[in-house]
Amino acid sequence: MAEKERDYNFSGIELKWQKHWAESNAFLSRKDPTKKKYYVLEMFPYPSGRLHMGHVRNYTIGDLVARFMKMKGFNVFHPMGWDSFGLPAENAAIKNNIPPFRWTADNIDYMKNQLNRMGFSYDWTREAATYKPEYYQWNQWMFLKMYEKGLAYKKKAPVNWCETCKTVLANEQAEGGICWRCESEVTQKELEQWFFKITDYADDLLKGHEALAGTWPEQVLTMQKNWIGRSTGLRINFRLASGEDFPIYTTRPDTVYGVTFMVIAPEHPLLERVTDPKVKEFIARIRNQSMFDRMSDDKEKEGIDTGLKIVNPFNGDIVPLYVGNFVLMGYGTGAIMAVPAHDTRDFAFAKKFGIPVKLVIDNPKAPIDVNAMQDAYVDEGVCVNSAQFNGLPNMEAIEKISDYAEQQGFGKREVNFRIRDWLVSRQRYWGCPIPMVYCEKCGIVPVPEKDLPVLLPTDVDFRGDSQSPLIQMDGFRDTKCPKCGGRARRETDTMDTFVDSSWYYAKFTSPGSKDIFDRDEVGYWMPVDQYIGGIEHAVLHLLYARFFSMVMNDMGLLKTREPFTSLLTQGMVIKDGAKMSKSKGNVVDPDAIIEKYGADTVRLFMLFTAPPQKQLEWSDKGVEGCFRFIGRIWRFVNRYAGLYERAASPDGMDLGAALQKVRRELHLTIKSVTYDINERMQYNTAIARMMELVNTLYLVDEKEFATPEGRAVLSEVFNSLLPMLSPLIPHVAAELWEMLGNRQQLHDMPWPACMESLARRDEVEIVFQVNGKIRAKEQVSADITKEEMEKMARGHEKVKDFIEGKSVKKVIVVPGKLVNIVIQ
RNA sequence: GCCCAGGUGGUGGAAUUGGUAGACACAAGGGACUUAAAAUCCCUUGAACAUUUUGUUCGUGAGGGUUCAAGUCCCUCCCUGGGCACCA
Repeated sequence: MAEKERDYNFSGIELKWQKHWAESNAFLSRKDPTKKKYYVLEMFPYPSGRLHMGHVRNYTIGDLVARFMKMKGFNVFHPMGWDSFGLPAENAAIKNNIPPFRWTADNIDYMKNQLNRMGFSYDWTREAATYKPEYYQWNQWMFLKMYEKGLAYKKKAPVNWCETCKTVLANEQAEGGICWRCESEVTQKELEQWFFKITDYADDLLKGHEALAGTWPEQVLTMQKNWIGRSTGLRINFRLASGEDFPIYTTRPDTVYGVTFMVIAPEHPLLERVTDPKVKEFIARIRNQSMFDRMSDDKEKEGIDTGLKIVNPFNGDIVPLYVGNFVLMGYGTGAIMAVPAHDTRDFAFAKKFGIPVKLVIDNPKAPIDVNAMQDAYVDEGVCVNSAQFNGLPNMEAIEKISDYAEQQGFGKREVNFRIRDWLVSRQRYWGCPIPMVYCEKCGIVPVPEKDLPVLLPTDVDFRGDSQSPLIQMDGFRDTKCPKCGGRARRETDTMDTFVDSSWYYAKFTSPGSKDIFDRDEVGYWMPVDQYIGGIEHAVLHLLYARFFSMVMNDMGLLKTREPFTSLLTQGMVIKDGAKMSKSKGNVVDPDAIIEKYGADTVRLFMLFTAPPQKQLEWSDKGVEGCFRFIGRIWRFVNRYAGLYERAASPDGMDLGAALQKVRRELHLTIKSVTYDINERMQYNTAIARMMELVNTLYLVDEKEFATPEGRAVLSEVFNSLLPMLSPLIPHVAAELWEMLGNRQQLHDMPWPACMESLARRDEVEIVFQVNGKIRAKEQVSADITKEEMEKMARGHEKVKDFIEGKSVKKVIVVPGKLVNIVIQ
């Protein structure tokens, strides 16, 4: 039996199996309508140069799911690719004088090696990279289709401009006036830009949440819901003194009789007719403020009286019109009615400018004195000073007043959304060219489908300024009009890289297809069953991807509306309490750890140290602990390899107590590991259970395993434990499996089944309580009756000490758990 | 300010429906092996008090409550993390 143990040479083992898997096409997936498919996808990386620990964690979780589901009998699809357009490539090009194309391709090579070195089970035949023409031509194709449908359009609008990135940004990418990429403040610029009409899908995006409830983290759904920001209200036509319409939008029509002033956005076209120099100066100043300054919290509301008067159609009140820095041109009509008595912001503004306050909703329990008001009354109440609506509860008045306005013809119910159309133009080079042409005669002309792709030139010179080099490239920019053949100019803006990642999950099914997708492939594999990635994309990528999926569904390209059935958002990897970053100097390089401990140890650490949704604190000692556990498995299997008989089964054998216990522990382990991985996605406890099993195995006397019964139990242990370890630490598990003489590939083995009859303890420990306090414990047979339990408890010496001479009020018996005797 | 998640040993974290709090691991201490060390294997390890074993009391952010029984349910408060916050 005791051959000389081999050392655990992890790097040799890992490289051997990685090579083996690649050469045997082990993870190639083929569609098979007779099998149930399972599509696991992790958010594909930007090829920035090297993997970081966040990637490693994300992809380790994904690989565990993929390998596990495969063993559970699903036809698993697990692809990977590259989100390979974007600004860092350009910045690197400027800094180091490397063409973005070269830089990107080199990074992909390097990172692909890193992924393979981790042993991830990707089907590399489905690899797609967004910077390649065979990928981005379909971006352009989609752009044309969306243009045809009016979902892509160009308009002049105030947009977010990031001076550091030298480009415009979508609202989602400039939240709070801060650039998502470089965190500098964005400014507003009036520019003509391309947009996708995501607002057409605002209601769909919101309704789709119903289907995702339960399988997507609630937090993500809430964030999206807030971002979409649906509200219902009333559009009311106020009038200028001249009689012209002056429409506003409000969600509080019940307060319309309390309007004492109006406020208009500084960008509002009506202001062009204002001549007062003081007002003009104010408007100019506010327009130059960054959005960050304008919207910042502590900033006081600024405003100025335009001198214009507005008439309230409900009661004929004439009120002043102010310009205010807090009114947004992009929402509603760019103007609001202000009711200081019932809106905190309006109240503060009115106090600042000495505008009267008019009470129209009173508190029935404690009538309000307008002159004594310290703040707006925003709670529910009853209408006052509101003509025929007096006495109505204000919630009711919302409907009645809306009805009245609609009947009178000066109001209309309206639904408004906070979400804006998605600004997709970028004034950058390293992205997908927008397939549009500007003709002197014909205006905007789309590039005909047959002329796609519009190739992005790769021979670029960055020695100029930081502007996109495309603007200077005559060969790219100058073209002929597809319509009239006359002189024309290409669009030199490129697409937001979030366009690329909005449909890649579907493209993975058929990266080389003649059409955008191979119908059979995409129809079979989509949607993604399990998507895994960071929560930072909640209102960016995850919203855009849902939008694209819906558009593609409407176009008949996808059969389902939602792209990701289930979503897991993994927590960050941190060190010393902070996110790993170069500036903090707390980065741990995956390569170094793999070299020291091997990929299996890194994988195990990523899964064991914290549940996937939580953040994970890096710990060198923790890594060593995982390495030690693998060593324990390695030594145990090596020690007893000679006793292994593949087909041996302890079924029907008469096992002694020790072996019986091992077998029971094994089946209990299978049961909870399966539950933890399959149902709970709590991998740390699954690993803990296997550690317990290994601890139990170490305590068994060698002589026990040397018997025929022992050999059978041991073989059953190996036949179950190694498959269970395979999705976690696939290399060492495969090596041990092979060492035992098995010919079948471990990753192709079925997931072990738990024998329910064995996964049950025949002895349990019960506790005896007196007044809820534990006084004694006892081992009893698992099928003990309630009556026997009570009898034992009453008869137990320690219990007797406590109940002696007291009257027993009540006895609670929980079968198999406890007896609680309640005494006076 | 509003919404959500969380607060458990020296540390990361367990505890599936209210039923033995602290699984598993790290750290620490002890032992075996060794000339010695490393590695490995085994044991101890929430706190306090007492003790020969046994034991008693306290203990899941704080304070109340429900219950035979609360980390788990309810109320109030404190703290941490995340999201939203002029959207009319």
